[in-house]
Amino acid sequence: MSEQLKAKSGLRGRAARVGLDKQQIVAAAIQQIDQRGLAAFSMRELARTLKVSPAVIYWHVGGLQEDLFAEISAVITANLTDDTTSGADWKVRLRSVFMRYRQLVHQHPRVAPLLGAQMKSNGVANLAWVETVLSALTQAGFQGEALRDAFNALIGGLAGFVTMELAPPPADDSNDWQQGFAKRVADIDPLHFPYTHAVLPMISNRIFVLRWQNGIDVSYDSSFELLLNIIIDGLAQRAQQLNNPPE
Amino acid sequence: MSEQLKAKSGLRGRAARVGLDKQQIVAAAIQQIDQRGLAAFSMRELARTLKVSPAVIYWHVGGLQEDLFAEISAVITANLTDDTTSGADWKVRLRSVFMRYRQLVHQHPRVAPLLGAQMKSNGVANLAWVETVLSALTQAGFQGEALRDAFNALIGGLAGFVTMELAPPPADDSNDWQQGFAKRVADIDPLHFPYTHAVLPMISNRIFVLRWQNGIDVSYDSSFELLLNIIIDGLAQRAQQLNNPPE
DNA sequence: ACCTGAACACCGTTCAAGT
DNA sequence: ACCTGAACACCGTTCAAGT
Repeated sequence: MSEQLKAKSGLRGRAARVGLDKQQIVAAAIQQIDQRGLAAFSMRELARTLKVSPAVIYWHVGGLQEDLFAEISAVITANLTDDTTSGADWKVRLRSVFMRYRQLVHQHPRVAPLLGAQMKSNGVANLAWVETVLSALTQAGFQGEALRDAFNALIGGLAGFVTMELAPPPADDSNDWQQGFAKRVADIDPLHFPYTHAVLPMISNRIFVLRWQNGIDVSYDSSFELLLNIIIDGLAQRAQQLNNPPE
Repeated sequence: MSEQLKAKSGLRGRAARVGLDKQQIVAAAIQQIDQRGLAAFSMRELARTLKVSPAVIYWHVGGLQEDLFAEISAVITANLTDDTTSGADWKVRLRSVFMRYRQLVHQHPRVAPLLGAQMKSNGVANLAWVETVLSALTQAGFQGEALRDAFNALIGGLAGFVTMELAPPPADDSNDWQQGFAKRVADIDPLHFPYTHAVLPMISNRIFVLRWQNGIDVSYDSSFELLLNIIIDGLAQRAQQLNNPPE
Protein backbone atom coordinates (compact mmCIF):
# COMPACT_ATOMS: atom_id res chain seq x y z
CA MET A 1 0.00 0.00 0.00
CA SER A 2 1.42 3.39 -1.02
CA GLU A 3 1.95 6.28 1.35
CA GLN A 4 -0.80 8.26 -0.38
CA LEU A 5 -3.30 5.46 -0.02
CA LYS A 6 -2.45 5.03 3.62
CA ALA A 7 -3.00 8.73 4.20
CA LYS A 8 -6.29 8.76 2.31
CA SER A 9 -7.66 5.72 4.04
CA GLY A 10 -6.59 6.90 7.45
CA LEU A 11 -4.30 3.94 7.93
CA ARG A 12 -0.92 5.09 9.05
CA GLY A 13 2.07 4.07 11.02
CA ARG A 14 2.04 4.22 14.78
CA ALA A 15 3.31 7.80 14.76
CA ALA A 16 0.78 9.27 12.39
CA ARG A 17 -2.26 7.54 13.84
CA VAL A 18 -2.86 10.30 16.37
CA GLY A 19 -4.23 12.54 13.64
CA LEU A 20 -3.96 15.70 15.63
CA ASP A 21 -4.27 19.15 14.07
CA LYS A 22 -3.90 22.74 15.15
CA GLN A 23 -7.60 23.30 15.70
CA GLN A 24 -7.88 20.45 18.18
CA ILE A 25 -4.79 21.58 20.04
CA VAL A 26 -6.08 25.12 20.41
CA ALA A 27 -9.50 23.85 21.49
CA ALA A 28 -7.91 21.62 24.12
CA ALA A 29 -5.77 24.50 25.35
CA ILE A 30 -8.84 26.72 25.76
CA GLN A 31 -10.60 23.97 27.65
CA GLN A 32 -7.62 23.57 29.95
CA ILE A 33 -7.43 27.30 30.70
CA ASP A 34 -11.19 27.39 31.27
CA GLN A 35 -10.83 24.68 33.86
CA ARG A 36 -7.57 25.39 35.65
CA GLY A 37 -6.82 29.01 34.83
CA LEU A 38 -4.07 30.64 32.84
CA ALA A 39 -1.46 30.49 35.61
CA ALA A 40 -1.78 26.72 35.81
CA PHE A 41 -1.54 26.22 32.07
CA SER A 42 1.47 24.36 30.74
CA MET A 43 2.52 22.98 27.38
CA ARG A 44 3.47 19.65 28.96
CA GLU A 45 0.17 19.32 30.76
CA LEU A 46 -1.61 20.06 27.50
CA ALA A 47 0.45 17.35 25.77
CA ARG A 48 -0.41 14.96 28.58
CA THR A 49 -4.16 15.46 28.26
CA LEU A 50 -3.83 15.00 24.50
CA LYS A 51 -1.80 11.83 25.17
CA VAL A 52 0.98 13.05 22.99
CA SER A 53 4.62 14.06 23.19
CA PRO A 54 5.21 17.73 24.09
CA ALA A 55 7.06 18.22 20.81
CA VAL A 56 3.83 17.64 18.90
CA ILE A 57 2.40 20.92 20.16
CA TYR A 58 5.41 22.78 18.83
CA TRP A 59 5.29 20.99 15.51
CA HIS A 60 1.66 21.98 14.89
CA VAL A 61 1.63 25.46 16.39
CA GLY A 62 5.16 26.42 15.52
CA GLY A 63 7.57 28.28 17.72
CA LEU A 64 6.57 29.32 21.20
CA GLN A 65 3.88 29.31 23.83
CA GLU A 66 3.07 32.87 22.82
CA ASP A 67 2.02 31.64 19.39
CA LEU A 68 -0.39 29.17 20.90
CA PHE A 69 -1.80 31.98 23.04
CA ALA A 70 -2.21 34.12 19.94
CA GLU A 71 -4.15 31.30 18.26
CA ILE A 72 -6.37 31.05 21.31
CA SER A 73 -7.16 34.75 21.22
CA ALA A 74 -7.92 34.51 17.52
CA VAL A 75 -10.38 31.67 18.03
CA ILE A 76 -12.18 33.46 20.85
CA THR A 77 -12.59 36.76 19.03
CA ALA A 78 -13.26 35.13 15.67
CA ASN A 79 -17.03 35.58 15.92
CA LEU A 80 -16.78 39.28 16.54
CA THR A 81 -18.74 40.42 13.50
CA ASP A 82 -21.67 42.81 13.25
CA ASP A 83 -23.69 41.57 10.28
CA THR A 84 -26.94 42.02 12.13
CA THR A 85 -26.63 45.75 12.55
CA SER A 86 -24.47 46.72 9.59
CA GLY A 87 -27.06 49.16 8.27
CA ALA A 88 -27.86 50.72 11.60
CA ASP A 89 -26.84 53.97 13.21
CA TRP A 90 -23.17 54.17 14.18
CA LYS A 91 -24.01 54.49 17.88
CA VAL A 92 -26.12 51.36 17.76
CA ARG A 93 -23.38 49.50 15.94
CA LEU A 94 -20.74 50.50 18.46
CA ARG A 95 -22.97 49.48 21.35
CA SER A 96 -23.63 46.14 19.72
CA VAL A 97 -20.04 45.26 18.88
CA PHE A 98 -18.66 46.12 22.31
CA MET A 99 -21.44 44.31 24.13
CA ARG A 100 -20.61 41.35 21.95
CA TYR A 101 -16.90 41.65 22.69
CA ARG A 102 -17.56 41.51 26.42
CA GLN A 103 -19.95 38.62 25.95
CA LEU A 104 -17.37 36.61 24.01
CA VAL A 105 -14.66 37.16 26.60
CA HIS A 106 -17.06 36.19 29.37
CA GLN A 107 -17.51 32.83 27.69
CA HIS A 108 -13.85 32.16 28.52
CA PRO A 109 -13.17 34.52 31.40
CA ARG A 110 -9.88 32.97 32.43
CA VAL A 111 -8.45 33.65 28.98
CA ALA A 112 -9.11 37.38 29.44
CA PRO A 113 -5.54 38.34 30.46
CA LEU A 114 -4.34 37.12 27.07
CA LEU A 115 -6.59 39.54 25.21
CA GLY A 116 -5.89 42.58 27.31
CA ALA A 117 -2.34 42.18 28.51
CA GLN A 118 -0.38 40.51 25.69
CA MET A 119 0.36 42.22 22.42
CA LYS A 120 0.98 39.11 20.36
CA SER A 121 -2.54 37.96 21.11
CA ASN A 122 -3.97 40.86 19.13
CA GLY A 123 -3.32 39.29 15.76
CA VAL A 124 -4.92 40.05 12.44
CA ALA A 125 -7.71 37.75 13.57
CA ASN A 126 -10.12 40.48 14.59
CA LEU A 127 -9.74 42.78 11.63
CA ALA A 128 -13.51 42.63 11.36
CA TRP A 129 -13.73 44.23 14.79
CA VAL A 130 -11.40 47.05 13.81
CA GLU A 131 -13.28 47.58 10.56
CA THR A 132 -16.59 47.82 12.38
CA VAL A 133 -15.32 50.38 14.87
CA LEU A 134 -13.50 52.44 12.25
CA SER A 135 -16.45 52.49 9.88
CA ALA A 136 -18.82 53.54 12.67
CA LEU A 137 -16.48 56.33 13.75
CA THR A 138 -15.93 57.48 10.18
CA GLN A 139 -19.68 57.55 9.69
CA ALA A 140 -19.90 59.67 12.83
CA GLY A 141 -17.57 62.18 11.25
CA PHE A 142 -14.24 61.40 12.87
CA GLN A 143 -11.06 61.55 10.83
CA GLY A 144 -7.33 61.98 11.29
CA GLU A 145 -6.08 62.28 14.84
CA ALA A 146 -9.58 62.58 16.23
CA LEU A 147 -10.45 59.22 14.66
CA ARG A 148 -7.36 57.67 16.18
CA ASP A 149 -8.11 58.99 19.65
CA ALA A 150 -11.76 57.99 19.45
CA PHE A 151 -10.79 54.46 18.45
CA ASN A 152 -8.23 54.13 21.22
CA ALA A 153 -10.56 55.56 23.84
CA LEU A 154 -13.20 52.99 22.88
CA ILE A 155 -10.96 49.93 22.74
CA GLY A 156 -8.68 50.98 25.58
CA GLY A 157 -11.52 51.94 27.87
CA LEU A 158 -13.89 49.08 27.15
CA ALA A 159 -11.54 46.19 26.47
CA GLY A 160 -9.44 47.52 29.34
CA PHE A 161 -12.49 47.42 31.60
CA VAL A 162 -13.10 43.78 30.73
CA THR A 163 -9.46 42.93 31.41
CA MET A 164 -9.62 44.50 34.88
CA GLU A 165 -13.02 43.02 35.58
CA LEU A 166 -11.68 39.53 34.92
CA ALA A 167 -8.23 39.93 36.48
CA PRO A 168 -7.44 36.51 37.99
CA PRO A 169 -7.45 36.01 41.76
CA PRO A 170 -4.44 34.44 43.51
CA ALA A 171 -3.75 30.80 42.80
CA ASP A 172 -4.20 30.06 46.51
CA ASP A 173 -5.83 26.68 46.71
CA SER A 174 -7.43 27.66 49.96
CA ASN A 175 -9.37 30.87 50.37
CA ASP A 176 -6.94 32.26 52.94
CA TRP A 177 -6.30 35.35 50.92
CA GLN A 178 -9.96 36.03 50.29
CA GLN A 179 -10.77 35.90 53.99
CA GLY A 180 -7.77 37.98 54.97
CA PHE A 181 -8.50 40.62 52.40
CA ALA A 182 -12.20 40.74 53.25
CA LYS A 183 -11.26 41.36 56.84
CA ARG A 184 -8.85 44.14 55.96
CA VAL A 185 -11.53 45.83 53.90
CA ALA A 186 -14.03 45.52 56.73
CA ASP A 187 -11.50 47.04 59.14
CA ILE A 188 -10.75 50.14 57.08
CA ASP A 189 -9.97 53.02 59.43
CA PRO A 190 -12.87 55.54 59.45
CA LEU A 191 -10.50 58.31 60.54
CA HIS A 192 -8.07 58.01 57.65
CA PHE A 193 -10.61 57.00 55.02
CA PRO A 194 -13.99 58.44 56.05
CA TYR A 195 -15.62 58.43 52.62
CA THR A 196 -14.59 54.86 51.93
CA HIS A 197 -15.74 53.75 55.36
CA ALA A 198 -19.07 55.48 54.99
CA VAL A 199 -20.09 53.47 51.93
CA LEU A 200 -18.36 50.22 52.86
CA PRO A 201 -21.42 47.94 52.80
CA MET A 202 -22.27 49.25 49.35
CA ILE A 203 -18.85 48.81 47.78
CA SER A 204 -17.25 45.93 49.65
CA ASN A 205 -16.20 43.33 47.07
CA ARG A 206 -18.16 45.23 44.44
CA ILE A 207 -15.66 47.82 43.28
CA PHE A 208 -12.23 47.34 41.73
CA VAL A 209 -9.29 47.40 44.14
CA LEU A 210 -11.54 46.68 47.15
CA ARG A 211 -12.64 43.22 46.07
CA TRP A 212 -11.61 39.64 46.63
CA GLN A 213 -13.65 38.11 43.81
CA ASN A 214 -13.55 39.06 40.14
CA GLY A 215 -16.11 39.45 37.38
CA ILE A 216 -16.72 35.71 37.23
CA ASP A 217 -18.39 35.75 40.65
CA VAL A 218 -19.62 39.33 40.91
CA SER A 219 -21.52 41.09 38.14
CA TYR A 220 -20.12 44.31 36.68
CA ASP A 221 -22.85 44.55 34.06
CA SER A 222 -24.27 47.89 35.12
CA SER A 223 -20.82 49.45 35.53
CA PHE A 224 -19.80 48.35 32.06
CA GLU A 225 -23.00 49.68 30.57
CA LEU A 226 -22.49 53.01 32.27
CA LEU A 227 -19.00 53.27 30.82
CA LEU A 228 -20.22 52.22 27.39
CA ASN A 229 -23.00 54.82 27.44
CA ILE A 230 -20.71 57.55 28.67
CA ILE A 231 -18.12 56.91 25.96
CA ILE A 232 -20.60 56.68 23.11
CA ASP A 233 -22.50 59.76 24.27
CA GLY A 234 -19.25 61.64 24.70
CA LEU A 235 -18.09 60.69 21.24
CA ALA A 236 -21.44 61.74 19.77
CA GLN A 237 -21.14 65.16 21.37
CA ARG A 238 -17.61 65.63 20.08
CA ALA A 239 -18.59 64.38 16.62
CA GLN A 240 -21.26 67.05 16.47
CA GLN A 241 -18.73 69.72 17.39
CA LEU A 242 -16.46 68.46 14.62
CA ASN A 243 -19.22 68.62 12.03
CA ASN A 244 -20.73 71.90 13.22
CA PRO A 245 -17.77 73.84 14.56
CA PRO A 246 -18.65 76.63 17.01
CA GLU A 247 -18.79 79.99 15.23
CA MET B 1 30.75 39.81 72.50
CA SER B 2 27.03 39.26 73.06
CA GLU B 3 24.53 38.66 70.29
CA GLN B 4 22.88 42.00 70.92
CA LEU B 5 26.17 43.84 70.71
CA LYS B 6 27.03 42.07 67.49
CA ALA B 7 23.69 43.06 66.02
CA LYS B 8 24.01 46.67 67.17
CA SER B 9 27.51 47.04 65.87
CA GLY B 10 26.66 45.40 62.57
CA LEU B 11 29.13 42.59 63.19
CA ARG B 12 27.50 39.25 62.53
CA GLY B 13 28.24 35.75 61.45
CA ARG B 14 28.74 34.93 57.83
CA ALA B 15 25.04 34.26 57.30
CA ALA B 16 23.72 37.48 58.76
CA ARG B 17 26.27 39.75 57.17
CA VAL B 18 24.18 40.18 54.06
CA GLY B 19 21.82 42.49 55.91
CA LEU B 20 19.04 42.25 53.32
CA ASP B 21 15.52 43.47 54.01
CA LYS B 22 12.18 43.43 52.22
CA GLN B 23 12.51 46.94 50.85
CA GLN B 24 15.77 46.21 49.09
CA ILE B 25 14.42 42.98 47.65
CA VAL B 26 11.34 44.69 46.25
CA ALA B 27 13.45 47.52 44.85
CA ALA B 28 15.79 45.05 43.16
CA ALA B 29 12.81 43.16 41.73
CA ILE B 30 11.37 46.36 40.25
CA GLN B 31 14.73 47.19 38.74
CA GLN B 32 14.94 43.75 37.21
CA ILE B 33 11.47 43.98 35.67
CA ASP B 34 12.24 47.48 34.39
CA GLN B 35 15.27 46.12 32.60
CA ARG B 36 14.29 42.68 31.37
CA GLY B 37 10.49 42.71 31.44
CA LEU B 38 7.99 40.77 33.49
CA ALA B 39 8.12 37.63 31.38
CA ALA B 40 11.86 37.28 31.98
CA PHE B 41 11.58 37.83 35.73
CA SER B 42 12.49 34.94 37.99
CA MET B 43 13.00 34.49 41.72
CA ARG B 44 16.28 32.69 41.15
CA GLU B 45 17.62 35.40 38.87
CA LEU B 46 16.65 37.97 41.49
CA ALA B 47 18.50 35.98 44.14
CA ARG B 48 21.51 35.78 41.84
CA THR B 49 21.73 39.53 41.32
CA LEU B 50 21.38 40.00 45.08
CA LYS B 51 24.15 37.41 45.55
CA VAL B 52 22.00 35.42 47.88
CA SER B 53 20.35 32.02 48.15
CA PRO B 54 16.86 31.83 46.57
CA ALA B 55 15.39 30.89 49.93
CA VAL B 56 16.23 34.34 51.28
CA ILE B 57 13.62 35.93 49.06
CA TYR B 58 10.98 33.64 50.46
CA TRP B 59 12.09 34.23 54.02
CA HIS B 60 11.75 38.01 53.70
CA VAL B 61 8.70 38.26 51.48
CA GLY B 62 6.89 35.21 52.75
CA GLY B 63 5.01 32.71 50.67
CA LEU B 64 4.88 33.01 46.95
CA GLN B 65 5.96 34.99 43.91
CA GLU B 66 2.51 36.57 43.91
CA ASP B 67 3.25 38.16 47.25
CA LEU B 68 6.40 39.76 45.92
CA PHE B 69 4.38 41.05 42.97
CA ALA B 70 1.84 42.50 45.37
CA GLU B 71 4.61 44.31 47.26
CA ILE B 72 5.89 45.69 43.98
CA SER B 73 2.46 47.04 43.07
CA ALA B 74 2.13 48.59 46.50
CA VAL B 75 5.47 50.39 46.20
CA ILE B 76 4.66 51.74 42.77
CA THR B 77 1.21 53.08 43.65
CA ALA B 78 2.28 54.26 47.11
CA ASN B 79 2.66 57.89 46.06
CA LEU B 80 -0.86 58.06 44.67
CA THR B 81 -2.13 60.84 46.92
CA ASP B 82 -3.84 64.07 46.03
CA ASP B 83 -2.83 66.49 48.78
CA THR B 84 -2.25 69.24 46.30
CA THR B 85 -5.83 69.46 45.13
CA SER B 86 -7.77 68.20 48.13
CA GLY B 87 -9.84 71.39 48.35
CA ALA B 88 -10.55 71.64 44.64
CA ASP B 89 -13.58 70.81 42.57
CA TRP B 90 -14.31 67.10 42.29
CA LYS B 91 -13.74 67.12 38.54
CA VAL B 92 -10.33 68.67 38.98
CA ARG B 93 -9.44 66.17 41.67
CA LEU B 94 -10.45 63.21 39.51
CA ARG B 95 -8.47 64.52 36.58
CA SER B 96 -5.45 65.01 38.78
CA VAL B 97 -5.48 61.63 40.46
CA PHE B 98 -5.93 59.64 37.24
CA MET B 99 -3.29 61.61 35.38
CA ARG B 100 -1.03 60.86 38.31
CA TYR B 101 -1.93 57.15 38.23
CA ARG B 102 -0.95 56.91 34.58
CA GLN B 103 2.21 58.88 35.24
CA LEU B 104 3.26 56.53 38.04
CA VAL B 105 2.68 53.41 35.96
CA HIS B 106 4.62 54.93 33.08
CA GLN B 107 7.62 55.23 35.37
CA HIS B 108 7.69 51.40 35.42
CA PRO B 109 5.83 50.46 32.26
CA ARG B 110 6.85 46.82 32.26
CA VAL B 111 5.24 46.34 35.66
CA ALA B 112 1.89 47.45 34.24
CA PRO B 113 0.43 43.95 33.73
CA LEU B 114 0.72 43.38 37.47
CA LEU B 115 -1.50 46.36 38.27
CA GLY B 116 -4.17 45.67 35.70
CA ALA B 117 -4.26 41.94 35.31
CA GLN B 118 -3.60 40.45 38.76
CA MET B 119 -6.01 40.73 41.65
CA LYS B 120 -3.53 40.14 44.43
CA SER B 121 -1.56 43.17 43.30
CA ASN B 122 -4.44 45.46 44.24
CA GLY B 123 -3.74 45.33 47.95
CA VAL B 124 -4.75 47.75 50.64
CA ALA B 125 -1.75 49.83 49.57
CA ASN B 126 -3.69 52.30 47.50
CA LEU B 127 -6.55 53.00 49.87
CA ALA B 128 -5.70 56.67 49.45
CA TRP B 129 -6.55 56.33 45.78
CA VAL B 130 -9.91 54.75 46.52
CA GLU B 131 -10.66 57.39 49.14
CA THR B 132 -9.87 60.19 46.72
CA VAL B 133 -12.11 58.81 44.01
CA LEU B 134 -14.95 57.98 46.38
CA SER B 135 -14.86 61.36 48.09
CA ALA B 136 -14.87 63.16 44.72
CA LEU B 137 -17.80 61.10 43.50
CA THR B 138 -19.69 61.57 46.76
CA GLN B 139 -19.11 65.30 46.49
CA ALA B 140 -20.50 65.13 42.96
CA GLY B 141 -23.69 63.66 44.36
CA PHE B 142 -23.28 59.96 43.61
CA GLN B 143 -24.46 57.40 46.11
CA GLY B 144 -25.56 53.76 46.28
CA GLU B 145 -25.42 51.80 43.06
CA ALA B 146 -24.73 54.90 41.01
CA LEU B 147 -21.63 55.56 43.11
CA ARG B 148 -20.48 51.99 42.60
CA ASP B 149 -20.93 52.14 38.84
CA ALA B 150 -19.27 55.52 38.56
CA PHE B 151 -16.26 54.27 40.52
CA ASN B 152 -15.94 51.13 38.43
CA ALA B 153 -16.35 52.99 35.16
CA LEU B 154 -13.53 55.33 36.17
CA ILE B 155 -11.07 52.74 37.43
CA GLY B 156 -11.99 50.05 34.91
CA GLY B 157 -11.91 52.42 31.97
CA LEU B 158 -8.83 54.43 32.85
CA ALA B 159 -6.64 51.86 34.61
CA GLY B 160 -7.81 49.40 31.96
CA PHE B 161 -6.66 51.79 29.25
CA VAL B 162 -3.20 52.01 30.80
CA THR B 163 -2.99 48.22 31.03
CA MET B 164 -3.82 47.83 27.33
CA GLU B 165 -1.58 50.70 26.36
CA LEU B 166 1.39 49.01 28.03
CA ALA B 167 0.61 45.41 27.12
CA PRO B 168 4.01 43.76 26.60
CA PRO B 169 5.20 42.84 23.11
CA PRO B 170 6.45 39.31 22.36
CA ALA B 171 9.68 38.22 23.99
CA ASP B 172 11.22 37.70 20.54
CA ASP B 173 14.83 38.70 20.82
CA SER B 174 14.81 39.64 17.19
CA ASN B 175 12.19 41.88 15.66
CA ASP B 176 10.86 39.19 13.36
CA TRP B 177 7.37 39.52 14.72
CA GLN B 178 7.32 43.29 14.47
CA GLN B 179 8.32 43.20 10.81
CA GLY B 180 5.91 40.42 9.96
CA PHE B 181 3.02 42.13 11.69
CA ALA B 182 3.82 45.51 10.16
CA LYS B 183 3.73 43.88 6.74
CA ARG B 184 0.41 42.18 7.40
CA VAL B 185 -1.09 45.50 8.48
CA ALA B 186 0.25 47.23 5.39
CA ASP B 187 -1.25 44.49 3.22
CA ILE B 188 -4.77 44.71 4.60
CA ASP B 189 -7.25 43.89 1.86
CA PRO B 190 -9.10 47.04 0.74
CA LEU B 191 -12.03 44.96 -0.51
CA HIS B 192 -12.77 43.24 2.78
CA PHE B 193 -11.79 46.13 5.03
CA PRO B 194 -12.30 49.36 3.08
CA TYR B 195 -12.62 51.71 6.06
CA THR B 196 -9.52 50.32 7.73
CA HIS B 197 -7.56 50.46 4.49
CA ALA B 198 -8.63 54.04 3.83
CA VAL B 199 -7.07 55.39 7.02
CA LEU B 200 -4.13 53.01 7.20
CA PRO B 201 -1.32 55.59 7.20
CA MET B 202 -3.07 57.42 10.03
CA ILE B 203 -3.65 54.42 12.28
CA SER B 204 -0.85 51.99 11.45
CA ASN B 205 0.96 51.17 14.71
CA ARG B 206 -0.97 53.97 16.43
CA ILE B 207 -4.20 52.23 17.39
CA PHE B 208 -4.70 49.21 19.63
CA VAL B 209 -4.90 45.84 17.88
CA LEU B 210 -3.20 47.19 14.74
CA ARG B 211 0.15 47.96 16.35
CA TRP B 212 3.49 46.27 16.82
CA GLN B 213 4.82 48.63 19.49
CA ASN B 214 3.21 49.53 22.79
CA GLY B 215 2.81 52.69 24.87
CA ILE B 216 6.51 52.72 25.74
CA ASP B 217 7.46 53.56 22.16
CA VAL B 218 4.31 55.24 20.86
CA SER B 219 2.49 57.97 22.73
CA TYR B 220 -1.15 57.46 23.67
CA ASP B 221 -1.33 60.73 25.60
CA SER B 222 -4.06 62.38 23.56
CA SER B 223 -6.18 59.21 23.45
CA PHE B 224 -5.99 58.87 27.22
CA GLU B 225 -6.91 62.49 27.73
CA LEU B 226 -9.88 62.13 25.43
CA LEU B 227 -11.12 59.14 27.42
CA LEU B 228 -10.51 60.94 30.72
CA ASN B 229 -12.42 64.01 29.55
CA ILE B 230 -15.29 61.95 28.18
CA ILE B 231 -15.71 59.98 31.39
CA ILE B 232 -15.53 62.99 33.71
CA ASP B 233 -17.89 65.04 31.53
CA GLY B 234 -20.27 62.11 31.30
CA LEU B 235 -20.25 61.64 35.06
CA ALA B 236 -20.85 65.36 35.57
CA GLN B 237 -23.90 65.23 33.33
CA ARG B 238 -25.30 62.23 35.12
CA ALA B 239 -24.57 63.75 38.52
CA GLN B 240 -26.62 66.76 37.55
CA GLN B 241 -29.52 64.55 36.53
CA LEU B 242 -29.31 62.78 39.88
CA ASN B 243 -29.42 66.05 41.81
CA ASN B 244 -32.04 67.73 39.64
CA PRO B 245 -34.24 64.86 38.49
CA PRO B 246 -36.28 65.56 35.35
CA GLU B 247 -39.85 66.53 36.23
C1' DA C 1 16.99 36.16 63.16
C1' DC C 2 18.90 35.47 58.96
C1' DC C 3 21.18 32.78 55.58
C1' DT C 4 23.15 28.45 52.80
C1' DG C 5 22.92 24.28 50.01
C1' DA C 6 20.65 20.77 48.37
C1' DA C 7 16.56 18.65 47.03
C1' DC C 8 11.84 17.94 44.78
C1' DA C 9 8.85 18.34 41.27
C1' DC C 10 8.17 20.57 37.78
C1' DC C 11 8.76 23.78 33.33
C1' DG C 12 9.58 25.39 27.80
C1' DT C 13 11.96 24.10 23.89
C1' DT C 14 14.88 21.44 20.74
C1' DC C 15 16.46 17.59 18.16
C1' DA C 16 17.81 13.18 16.49
C1' DA C 17 15.42 9.31 15.39
C1' DG C 18 11.50 6.64 14.10
C1' DT C 19 7.22 5.37 10.86
C1' DA D 1 4.23 14.48 7.19
C1' DC D 2 3.69 13.52 11.77
C1' DC D 3 5.16 11.67 16.03
C1' DT D 4 8.40 9.75 20.08
C1' DG D 5 11.93 9.95 23.65
C1' DA D 6 15.45 11.94 25.59
C1' DA D 7 18.06 15.85 26.59
C1' DC D 8 19.26 20.79 27.99
C1' DA D 9 18.80 24.51 30.71
C1' DC D 10 16.13 26.30 33.40
C1' DC D 11 12.07 27.25 37.01
C1' DG D 12 9.31 27.98 42.07
C1' DT D 13 9.32 26.40 46.54
C1' DT D 14 10.71 23.92 50.72
C1' DC D 15 13.62 22.38 54.38
C1' DA D 16 17.27 20.79 57.21
C1' DA D 17 21.25 22.74 58.69
C1' DG D 18 24.36 26.36 59.78
C1' DT D 19 25.82 30.99 62.38
